[in-house]
Amino acid sequence: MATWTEHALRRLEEAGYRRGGARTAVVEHLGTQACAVSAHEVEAALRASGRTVGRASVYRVLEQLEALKLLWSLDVGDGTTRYELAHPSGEHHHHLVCDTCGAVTPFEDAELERTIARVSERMPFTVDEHDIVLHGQCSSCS
Amino acid sequence: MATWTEHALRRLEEAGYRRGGARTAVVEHLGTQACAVSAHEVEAALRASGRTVGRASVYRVLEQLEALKLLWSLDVGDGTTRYELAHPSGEHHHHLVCDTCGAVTPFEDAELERTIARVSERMPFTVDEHDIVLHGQCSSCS
DNA sequence: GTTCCTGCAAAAGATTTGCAGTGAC
DNA sequence: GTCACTGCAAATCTTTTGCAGGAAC
Repeated sequence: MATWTEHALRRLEEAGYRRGGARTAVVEHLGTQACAVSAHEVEAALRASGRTVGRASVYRVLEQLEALKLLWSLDVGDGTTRYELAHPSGEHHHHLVCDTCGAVTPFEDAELERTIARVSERMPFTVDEHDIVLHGQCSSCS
Repeated sequence: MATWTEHALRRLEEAGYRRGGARTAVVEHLGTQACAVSAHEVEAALRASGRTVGRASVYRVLEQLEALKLLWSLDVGDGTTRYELAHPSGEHHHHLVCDTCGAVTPFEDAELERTIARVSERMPFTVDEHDIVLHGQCSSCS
């Protein structure tokens, strides 16, 4: 199985990037994430694991990965941008955000994907991506 | 016809707020908007119209209106929070964002609303609101 | 007169940029 | 050796907070 990390490192190389240590550390960390993470979370996790990477480098790597469509960015309304792995299979999920405790939970729904695809075709737009965020109260908070 | 402005001013009064000049100016301006606006845009528009309101007051009023569910906030990925009128009828729309020129275009789709309503019921969550943002290229940019 | 409302200035947070040194090729 | 990559510090931008004076009731 080709992991996201391997895929991303290959795409970076193809795009002409050199193989920098900070970038590799960020990509390897991202590959272990199941849901969207913020730049701050990436920085903190790397520092905690003993592989400190400068904040600016984290932001630069995230920006490069997004430009290569290896990550999608999304905003859940907490003032920070989160980044989510873009799997080459096209597989993706959306998010539930608890407005009381801030928990972000991923969900998938095939019916929703089909509807979004139909709606996208009706638009006078070339639609590349869609962000869907449901806000409410999670079961613990309601 | 009860305008959003009248509705909002009444709700603010019911909630115990006094009738401050800055707040009224912000509410009256918001009532003329057809799509989501940022705090900076509200501040600039008021200043341009000769009724300057302090930046902090704009943010405070937007926060109060959101708490009373007279506004919804949304984020289109440009680093600022935008606020959209919450009409008492429940009528609302979603957004197309051109990632090249930044244009934000509203759209409505009844099929999408029905699907979202069904999906929301399946969630282990009390869903109050949903944000849907389609990203892509507008007809001028593609 | 009391309590809320406002504007200003300062603070706080997230993200970006400038720059000099280090490392990849 | 050249040019990209990195980390640090400073700058920028959005949003929030502290505070003192003014306004609503």
